Amino acid sequence: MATRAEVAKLAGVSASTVSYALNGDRSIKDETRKRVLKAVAQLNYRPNFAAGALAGGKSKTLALLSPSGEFGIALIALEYINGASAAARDRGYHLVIWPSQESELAEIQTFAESGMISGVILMEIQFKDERVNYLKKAKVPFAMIGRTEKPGKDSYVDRDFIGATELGIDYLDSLGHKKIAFLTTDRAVGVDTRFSSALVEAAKKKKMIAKKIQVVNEASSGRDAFIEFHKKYPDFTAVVSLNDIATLGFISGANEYGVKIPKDLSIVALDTPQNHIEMSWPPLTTVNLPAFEMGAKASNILIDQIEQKENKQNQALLAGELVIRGTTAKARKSS
Amino acid sequence: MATRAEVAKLAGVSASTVSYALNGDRSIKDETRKRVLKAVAQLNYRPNFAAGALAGGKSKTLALLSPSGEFGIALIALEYINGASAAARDRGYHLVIWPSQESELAEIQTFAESGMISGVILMEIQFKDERVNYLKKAKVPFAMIGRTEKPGKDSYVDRDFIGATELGIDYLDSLGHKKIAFLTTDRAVGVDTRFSSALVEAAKKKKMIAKKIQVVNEASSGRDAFIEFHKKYPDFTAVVSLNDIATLGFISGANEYGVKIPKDLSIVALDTPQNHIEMSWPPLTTVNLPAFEMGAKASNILIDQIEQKENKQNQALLAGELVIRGTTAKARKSS
DNA sequence: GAGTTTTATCGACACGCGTCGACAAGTAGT
DNA sequence: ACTACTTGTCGACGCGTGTCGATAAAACTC
Repeated sequence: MATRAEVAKLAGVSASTVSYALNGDRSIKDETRKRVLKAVAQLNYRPNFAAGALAGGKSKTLALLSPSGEFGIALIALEYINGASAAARDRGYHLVIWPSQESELAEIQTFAESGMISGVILMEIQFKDERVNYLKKAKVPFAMIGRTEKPGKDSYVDRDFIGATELGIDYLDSLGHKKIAFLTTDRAVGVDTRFSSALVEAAKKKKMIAKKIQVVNEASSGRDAFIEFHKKYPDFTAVVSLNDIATLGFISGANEYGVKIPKDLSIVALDTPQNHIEMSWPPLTTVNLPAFEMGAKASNILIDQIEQKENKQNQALLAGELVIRGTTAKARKSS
Repeated sequence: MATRAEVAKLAGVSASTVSYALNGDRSIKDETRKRVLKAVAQLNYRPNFAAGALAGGKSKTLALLSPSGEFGIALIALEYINGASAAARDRGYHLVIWPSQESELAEIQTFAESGMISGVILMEIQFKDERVNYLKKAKVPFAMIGRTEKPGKDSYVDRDFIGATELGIDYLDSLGHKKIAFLTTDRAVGVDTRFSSALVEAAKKKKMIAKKIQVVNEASSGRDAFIEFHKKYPDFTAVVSLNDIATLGFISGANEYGVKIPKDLSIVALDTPQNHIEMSWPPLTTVNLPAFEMGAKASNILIDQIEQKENKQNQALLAGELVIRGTTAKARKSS
């Protein structure tokens, strides 16, 4: 591997000039820079990662804490990871995956101090999240995918719940649906409630009746939800689902009971990763979750922060887009 | 962060002695080592990652090439990643995720040479895989999850296709199923054919009739497959699926046509990640794919190789276990 | 045109660790 | 008692980079 010294020799400059030409911290004559860049290309030079980290204290490595918690890893995590990783790479950073138990939190600080980690991306944020407090105290730069109850000035990327639900609700409204149910996990006070209450709000604006059906994150629960729905709300014409796994169970239930989708019943899923969409038949109409973009944005926000670009926006909400597929149609005439 | 020098001072020895005490490359008096370890604990010392990599050329970092190819990322990848990452960490390594296009292959060598990467884990291996040739030529240590047509002495972890299919087939046999169909993607000559032919073999042993139904990796294709199955093989009593996504579509199709599972038709899925199992109703009987373990094993094999433990086994096949859930029952009497 | 600031470059050093050679003290062989 | 080897420890150096201070040249200022 070529080193800085070799590049310097080939370009006919000193080693430090090469550094400055590449990192741009001091003014360099344009012609000199070009010579350096040419030499870099010729030798296929790439700064040694370890040396850079050692000398500058900048490891250019981000850690993504991948929670291996009680619910297993959410599928969606993969899209976040890929987005975050791709964006990091575009900016010359690496992303390491860190399956983390909370008990190992202290380790993060140690690693950050040892120069291994420049910053951390957090997923599956809780309303009150210890990890966030810890990272702030430890002064480790971080960005969240999701957000705490009161994120303040902390960096985050999250779903624009209001925007997303409105996309779904407005579309159903335009199809003539006036009575809908929605599936939500909504366990206690938590992130899910943001989604639920945004939905209630959006429905109210359109003067819809919106009833909540509680589910957990399992197909069987979705099936139970269908049975409940079928019994309690026979005249309802549409369902909005806020949980991807339950959606699939719900559809199974409908199939089983001979309820035709979308003729008898329309379904819009609001929180469905790309991979799940192809898993149901008919294909789901969704307000898609731009997970890849969210991951990418999280990386970028974090890197901005690490590099002290403080003027930049460090919070972002993404709504996603309505994608009309096979589970929605005009509301049937109410009998 | 504490440095080696501070540890040395506290323990009353020289810096190099600390090194040797920790890495064990030279003999150290037992009492001295204990003093050093005590000082390490007291200061919460952790060797600086960058310095170690720079000095010794050992980065203790593995890269996992995550193919962002035409089919998108397979869900299963996430379980591999988590397994690989956890195992790597247990051995003091890190795992970085590398969304890779083939065009960027050359980059890998550069990174490996620049000391950033000690080894590479490859997924989604093709029968003829350019990446493998490249890595061999570049002398970058690597391990595969999956394997090429002729892996030779290359390191890999793969599914034990024969074992896995036999688990499924033998179970169906024990339930009295004698005529079965199987769903496979089996596109041209490739990894899928290993699975297919293992299945044909296993069925032959049990004197079953086994008919192949071609699918692609989509729910809709699974639904089409059901329709084909229903028409062509009305007297068949069981289906083995080798493709997870298609399985779900197949079940939707059965629901739609009023075919009851498992009463009328048994289904065993052989290639189903944990997360998908909960997505169907009834829950799938599977020969589960031990993806986490496979990822972990891949890391361990790779690290053994990097650390030159050449005596160790560097190839492994894992069959998984039969998990009986809700989609299998005794064969119905053939009419 | 003398003084002052800016621009462009260089040399030197530090970052924290792995590892080689040196060396003192101990052990074994004869 | 002399050599030959082993054990345990130390000092010194180098890995390749970022960055500070110095310096020479160029560009302004009045």
